[in-house]
Amino acid sequence: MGEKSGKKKEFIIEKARDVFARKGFLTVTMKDIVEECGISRGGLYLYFEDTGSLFLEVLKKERESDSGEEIDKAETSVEMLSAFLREQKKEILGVKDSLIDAIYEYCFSLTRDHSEETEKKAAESFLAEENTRFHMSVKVLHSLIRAGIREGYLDCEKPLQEAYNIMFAIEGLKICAVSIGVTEEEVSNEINFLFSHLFIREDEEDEDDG
Amino acid sequence: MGEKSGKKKEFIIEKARDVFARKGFLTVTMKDIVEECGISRGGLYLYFEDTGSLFLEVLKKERESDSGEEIDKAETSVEMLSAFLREQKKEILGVKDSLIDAIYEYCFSLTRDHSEETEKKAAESFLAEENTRFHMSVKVLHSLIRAGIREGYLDCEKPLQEAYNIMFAIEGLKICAVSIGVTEEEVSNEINFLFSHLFIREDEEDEDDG
Amino acid sequence: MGEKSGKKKEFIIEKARDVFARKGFLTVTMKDIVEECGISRGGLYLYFEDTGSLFLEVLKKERESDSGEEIDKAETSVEMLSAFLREQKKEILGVKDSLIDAIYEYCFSLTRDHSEETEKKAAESFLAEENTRFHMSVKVLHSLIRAGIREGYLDCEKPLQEAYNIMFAIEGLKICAVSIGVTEEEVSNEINFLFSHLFIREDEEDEDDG
Amino acid sequence: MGEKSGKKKEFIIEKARDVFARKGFLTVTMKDIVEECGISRGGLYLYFEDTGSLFLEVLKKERESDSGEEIDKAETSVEMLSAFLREQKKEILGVKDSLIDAIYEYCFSLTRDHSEETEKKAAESFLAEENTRFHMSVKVLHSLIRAGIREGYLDCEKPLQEAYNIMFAIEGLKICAVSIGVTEEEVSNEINFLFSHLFIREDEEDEDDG
DNA sequence: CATGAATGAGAGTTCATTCAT
DNA sequence: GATGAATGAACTCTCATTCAT
Repeated sequence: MGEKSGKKKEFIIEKARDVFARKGFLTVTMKDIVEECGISRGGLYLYFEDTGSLFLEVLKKERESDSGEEIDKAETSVEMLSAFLREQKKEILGVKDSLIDAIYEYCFSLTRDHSEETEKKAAESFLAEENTRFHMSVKVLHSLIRAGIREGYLDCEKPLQEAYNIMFAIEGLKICAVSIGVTEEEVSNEINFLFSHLFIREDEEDEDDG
Repeated sequence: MGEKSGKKKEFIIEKARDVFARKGFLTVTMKDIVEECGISRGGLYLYFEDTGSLFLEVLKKERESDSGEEIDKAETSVEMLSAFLREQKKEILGVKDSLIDAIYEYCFSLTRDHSEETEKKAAESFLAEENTRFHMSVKVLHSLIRAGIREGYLDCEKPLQEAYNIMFAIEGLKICAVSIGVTEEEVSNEINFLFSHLFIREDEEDEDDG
Repeated sequence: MGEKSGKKKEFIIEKARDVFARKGFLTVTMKDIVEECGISRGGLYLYFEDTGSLFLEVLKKERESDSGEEIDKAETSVEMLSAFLREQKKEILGVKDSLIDAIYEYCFSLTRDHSEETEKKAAESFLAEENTRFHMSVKVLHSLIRAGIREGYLDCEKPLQEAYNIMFAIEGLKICAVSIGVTEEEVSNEINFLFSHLFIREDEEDEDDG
Repeated sequence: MGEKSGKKKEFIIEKARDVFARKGFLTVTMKDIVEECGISRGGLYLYFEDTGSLFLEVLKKERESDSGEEIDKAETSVEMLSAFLREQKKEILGVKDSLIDAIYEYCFSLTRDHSEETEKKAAESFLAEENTRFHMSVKVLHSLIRAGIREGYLDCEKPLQEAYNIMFAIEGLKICAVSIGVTEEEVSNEINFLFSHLFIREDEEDEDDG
């Protein structure tokens, strides 16, 4: 596999991203990629053996560029929490051009038939990684909440469970966004709820919530 | 289209359910169904023109049999709430043999290329229905929570937002269950959290949460 | 083959005629007929074993009803000639709803692969019949022309050849009508030419013909 | 679409010609072509998307090679006329291995169901072209006849109508040749008749014509 | 490296034909 | 007679994958 001309490989990865964003994962064919890239059929095989391995690289690159800059700029734990949620909200609302559904489809494909042992291993490893990513986020959230509590801004009894709840709710928003659809208002309300929830009772506003 | 022998149609729907549960939606072929049913190639077309229409009927049947019996047995609003959450938990934990991922894949397929206008209409209508189902659940939860408050068992400031949160979290649990995986403990904890959350503060226990 | 309920057979033949008029012969399927008739698939086979045998009966019936009434009414040979040509003209102009192209397609199909000896015989016999029909027309025309000459109305040196020419030209008009198309004017001019041609020289007009 | 290796494309066109000559147009399948060519199933689609587009190219090539050489060699208009008719005669008699019936079937197919607008356009355009070819021939014949008259060899009152008559008769001969069949004698007689017809009366012989 | 022609497996789909009822 | 469900053959078309250049 030509590690030499990384240029072309990068090019393919970029183009492929658009295809995956448009078509998801399962229905994307090597032909789709070839056509999007304007390269030869055989040429693609010099770099990627199938859509699965290509998708992995697309995802890797995607995540490298998702730097979470805003969060880095935050200074207090509450600001970081807020930045994290804002970023998630942005992601959820910008779901149309994202790889979210492609990722789900890829996950689904991994949990199914694997003729070869190698494939099975790769599948397990990817899912384990994704699982870790999720739990890392929970962990970070947990830390932030506890820090917020320590600093006197937040107040909650089960910070870990709150962290989990935030992550599950975000996952829920995402999957809704790419399936049945969510309105911007619904996203805002939920994100705000998740956030405001953590504050000490005296902060509570008397909003009309039905 | 043989509308008469509902027997065979039912048979196909049942067999097809297994295929969809096993392979999701996008990669299922008419041939898969034919082989699962042990019928002839052309025979299937007597009943269903494509996997999409077959899937819709599978789903319809699936939901008819999901009667929500437990909820019906509940007497107080809190019991109903509890029953609802228990049912969701059961569903999430039994995700392996469910149609959940197939449904997601079907939704994804609908949000993409539709050559014909008819298809587009059908797609929109299905997604609208699913959306309605979601919001109906929110509405029911909202009512239950308010009833619980009125009856003095529950206490929460934003019942509607709580209802939304429960639904998003459940969706999150589901998608996690079929993608990166969740442990039974994680599901239990989250479901319990969603429930206990609604109770009046004095009930709060001093659990160790991290 | 049920010769009993001739009623139903007639019904099928009538409906089938429309199908052949619309689709020609080669692309018509037994299914097309079944659908046009609104009868059962198996039912059709009780009366006709394939589209070929059905077409033969359609054609037979069609020709029985084409009685050539006008010609019968004519008294002199010249009137009969004129009536014959008028009828042909009408047929050529009304080609859209006719079986003409179906007949050609049927002829073509007969001149090709016949797996069974029986088929081959049937094919030869049909073509021989059609051939006879053509030559009968030539013969009749020939007689009329000679009669016209005898009666002093017409004048031509090679009446048989004229008769052939008329028939070939008519066939040419027909095939043009169903393939590349002909205007009403072209048909009129040609038919008139074929007719006026036969008259004695003194009758000739000084039309502008380019 | 491999536009490069015109070699293979030519090869396919040549082989396909034989298939169309043998089977006509309507019943020819892509599979027939594939088998005749001895290439792979998918291979054919690299060059032609369906039998229609392939047939168009077969026809194009066929007509390019029909150079009308004899006519070019002729010096006087009467010689050209004679050469034209001889060529037509040859064509009519050699009808077994020709594309004539395939062309008719193709025309028929064009005058029927077109699901897509593009197809409809293509159909209209082809038929218009064929129509033009016919009228071009009429025009050429008309010119030749007038020239023959001017030069004193021919004598006829309606040269345009004579030209039309020749063309319709030739079309008639052709369609008869591929359907009910014509004998060589019938063709000779008709062609001679069409030709001799145009000569001045004094030339007329006292042939026995019935 | 890169190309793209070529292959062949496989899915979709349609119908002629049969046969139990 | 009549039905229409069922079968299976045949065709269309698409792609993953290879390989000679």
